Amino acid sequence: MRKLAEAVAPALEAALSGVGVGGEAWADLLGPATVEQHGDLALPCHPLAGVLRRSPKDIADEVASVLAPSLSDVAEVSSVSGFVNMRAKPSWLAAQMMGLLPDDRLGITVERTRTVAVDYSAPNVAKEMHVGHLRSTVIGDAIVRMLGHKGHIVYRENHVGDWGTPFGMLIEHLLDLSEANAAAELSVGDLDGFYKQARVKFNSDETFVARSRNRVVLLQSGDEETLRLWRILVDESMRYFNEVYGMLGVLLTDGDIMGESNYHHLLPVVVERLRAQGMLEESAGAQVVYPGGWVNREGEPMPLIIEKADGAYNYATTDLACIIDRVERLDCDDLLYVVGTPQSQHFKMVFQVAEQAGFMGDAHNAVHVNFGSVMDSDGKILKSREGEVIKLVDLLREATSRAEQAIAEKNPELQGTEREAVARMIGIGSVKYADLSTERSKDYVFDWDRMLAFEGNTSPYLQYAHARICSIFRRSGIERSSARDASITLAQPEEALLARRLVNFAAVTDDTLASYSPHTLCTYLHSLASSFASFYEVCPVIAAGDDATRDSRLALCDLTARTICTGLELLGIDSPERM
RNA sequence: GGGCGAUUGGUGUAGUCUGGAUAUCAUGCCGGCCUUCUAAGCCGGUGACACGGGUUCGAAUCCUGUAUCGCCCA
Repeated sequence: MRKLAEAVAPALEAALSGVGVGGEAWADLLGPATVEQHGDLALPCHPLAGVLRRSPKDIADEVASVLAPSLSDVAEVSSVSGFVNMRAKPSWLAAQMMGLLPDDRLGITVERTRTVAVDYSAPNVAKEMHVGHLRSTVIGDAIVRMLGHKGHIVYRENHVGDWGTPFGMLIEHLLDLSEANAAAELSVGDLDGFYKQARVKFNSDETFVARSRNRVVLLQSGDEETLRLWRILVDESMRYFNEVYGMLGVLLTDGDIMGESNYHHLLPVVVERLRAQGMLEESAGAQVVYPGGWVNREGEPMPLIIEKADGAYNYATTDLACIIDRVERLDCDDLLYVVGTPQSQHFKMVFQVAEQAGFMGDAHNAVHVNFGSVMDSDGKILKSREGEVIKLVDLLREATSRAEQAIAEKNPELQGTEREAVARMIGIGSVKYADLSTERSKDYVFDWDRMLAFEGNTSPYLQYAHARICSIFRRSGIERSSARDASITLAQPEEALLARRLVNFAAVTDDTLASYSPHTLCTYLHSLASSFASFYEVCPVIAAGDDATRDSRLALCDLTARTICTGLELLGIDSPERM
């Protein structure tokens, strides 16, 4: 309750200086009440007891008695076993609600603008997108939306795997299939089949291996015909990826593609600059950098390999080139990498080297926005190599068809194209929400049923709350916008609880962004929808009895719907008006 | 072998950074609620901080040890 904390701060400071606690010493103590029944905010006085040589209960009693009158318009103050508790008054909450009603941004302020590059999605050309890409894409997209909404300049960077040694093999396989056949296979989305066939030949056919090696050399040296063939692989793959992005409803476009090939020209620059810094060392023929602090299996210092003995560059080199590009060309303040946790050490080393080499300075902020691995039911990492490949398109189609089935059962009146559209919003939303709603750094077990469940803490629950509100307005015949100059009164506890949630939206959004943790917003939205559901049960809106109550409740409904809709939008999820 | 991270009701999960009161929410299970705004809902009940030490007035949270699991180490 940031808003309430701001409102009580002056009175609290005065009350505490009255008992001899000066300055900001108390600011760290003030926090949300851990037991909701006690209030919204609590100030534990136990740490003050030693300094003041009084019992915590004594201090709390006195502070509370001084505080109560000065906060009479804001909060009820009580003292319980050494805690000063403050509970927002319905009248204060009502005033906050009326402040939010005309505000299109629902209290969310625009920050001092930063420039941020968000590196996310990053599928590999001629390879199937899997659940790991789903996480990166969905989490990254939500972060991009939130940053944009806060007014920051955001560069979406889709670091597609479109370069490197496998492309010799892939291009040769493309020639074997004939260009037309290969393009057809890729464009229908059989990327894994294509890749596997190439891999099989590479593992069994020596002449194919030789051709592939030769082809890599041609590719690296910029041979035009080779580049043309490479371009087919990239284009057809991207056509397929765009189809998935379209289904998912993410912001990524062709303009956001910054594949590995885009940094190719910068790689020698990275080497030169590291050499100029005196950081480059030779180890077994390779050019490496020792960032320090890392040891390998044998206990020897672990390097970051910049250029291998055969002259090929490593991932680290490309990542360093990216940093240079994003800092110097895009002038970014923040560099976010929405990439799985297994890359954690890699990024630590790369960031370390980038700082040591002066590619970025204190003003730059590189963050590995990591996320956990997707495991199968045996607790093993879900891999496309072994066992079943879970294609994203299949996952999304299944989600949509399950949603459509649910609609058919629960709301048969919804038909035709509207039903299809709503099914997409619900199905895709539930997949995205499942990925966003748990703390991102944790591993999770892939489970169709859980992922596509429409009960509990899921996007359909939030969407349902929103749809119900839309339904109330449809039936009332009152325009949403005309509900916004109502006078709000919070007579029922359910109304006050709903308002308690609504007032927190802006603070929660800021918290969510501060830690790049979309699940914080999800948890909040669920609690909001849940408090709305309780309100809905006991507070009739249209049949409220009198006009003033009806208008007050309509206004609360409008605020709730806008908060859910905006919140879901920040997560990249649509809010249908009926479902 | 070294490093990083995880462990919360039957299941999933929030809280851990920044210690605070009776540990969040969901699901499951048990029991109630549809002639009034969408029952994809609501209300009640059930049930958990891996284990041992330490720091503290106070530990799920900090430190340390153990166990288990996952990941990383040209």
